[in-house]
Amino acid sequence: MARIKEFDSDKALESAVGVFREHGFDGTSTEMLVKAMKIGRQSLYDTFGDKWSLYRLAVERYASAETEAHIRELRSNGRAIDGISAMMDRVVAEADRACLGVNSICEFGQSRPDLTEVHLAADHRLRHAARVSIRQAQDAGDMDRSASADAVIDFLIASIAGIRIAARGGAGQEALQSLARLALRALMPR
Amino acid sequence: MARIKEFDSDKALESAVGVFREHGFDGTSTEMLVKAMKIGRQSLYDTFGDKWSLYRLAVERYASAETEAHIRELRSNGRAIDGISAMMDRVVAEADRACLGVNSICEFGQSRPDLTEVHLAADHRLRHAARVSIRQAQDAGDMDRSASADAVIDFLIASIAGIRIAARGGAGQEALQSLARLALRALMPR
DNA sequence: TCCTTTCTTGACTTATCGTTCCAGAATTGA
DNA sequence: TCAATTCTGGAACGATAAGTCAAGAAAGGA
Repeated sequence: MARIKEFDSDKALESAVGVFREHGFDGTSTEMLVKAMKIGRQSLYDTFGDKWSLYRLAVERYASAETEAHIRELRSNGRAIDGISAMMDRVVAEADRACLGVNSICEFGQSRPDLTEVHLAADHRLRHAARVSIRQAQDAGDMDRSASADAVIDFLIASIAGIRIAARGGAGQEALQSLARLALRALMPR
Repeated sequence: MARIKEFDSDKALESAVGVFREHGFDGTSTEMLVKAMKIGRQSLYDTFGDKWSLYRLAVERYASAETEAHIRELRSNGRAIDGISAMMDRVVAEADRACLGVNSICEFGQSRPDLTEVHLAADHRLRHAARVSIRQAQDAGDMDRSASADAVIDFLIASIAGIRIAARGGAGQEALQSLARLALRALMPR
């Protein structure tokens, strides 16, 4: 019938993620996107709609990949507590690049319902997986039982955000490792 | 000699802080600033220079006030640990409004040295005051000694950032209180 | 009172933004 | 080969941005 797409739309989206996570929505121009994604302006609009749609899609893609990575680490070890620790370690190791999730929440807060929806969906997936790990860790006696599983999840997510902000503010790997260690310390049995 | 300024430049700056902390630098137009600050466009440029200078000044003002507030709480109680707890409580109580410090770091990372300088100065002041409180709390047996004072400060600052991100993401007061409680738990002696 | 200075107001300039339009090249199926 | 489709690149559009200019109003000092 017709000509086939010449560019890999997945790779292009990945490149868009890279630009958005570093510069945010307002800080990113379509010119930057076209350059980074290596596609024509028209292809961008034809394939992804307008800038906001592309951004939302990028956040969705990023959140999805990030959630998967978290869950993978959670399940990487026999002992649940080791999985939780591994999740934090990965966050520390990859904290040199900005987090699109944190950036997006900072930039827009609750002002864009369609964006909030994206965040909530990813949050829900992570919560579900983490709750299992936390219960396991508690049952194994590796984690304190005085805080509810939900409170622990909230704390882990907030700690991850804190680590990422610290990294964006210039903290080095050792400092970030120390943050992760202290966060886990709050959850240890006593 | 000549006519005197009709507007209060301090109040105007305060209004600018209010706009910037909610919308960030790129998300704020000079039109929004002029409206919020209730001054003429020319007065804005005459008094504060360009938009970036105003932003830097706003961040400086905000960081300074915020640092003072933290220190005030730290010293509000006889027991150092209670001061630390009070500092976290205030953060939770005021988390409904966005933090210009966190937003600024999210938006620009380390890409603007003059901005980084502002952050570092405030960070330094807070660090100095917090170190004293932490040593006191440790000496009083109210805080674990296994982490260095600097590590504890890093952790407290990261926890504050985490709480603020959580709030911006939609978390309620109870959830934020739980975050603060868990963070302090990491520092308790065992 | 008048002069000097500086604030205020709003129109103006210039640049850049997101977005669309257009023409030509490329590629597939018939 | 032809027709249909869609990619590419650049030009163009309207809107909005930051920042400047110019004229008048207001206030203090002589």
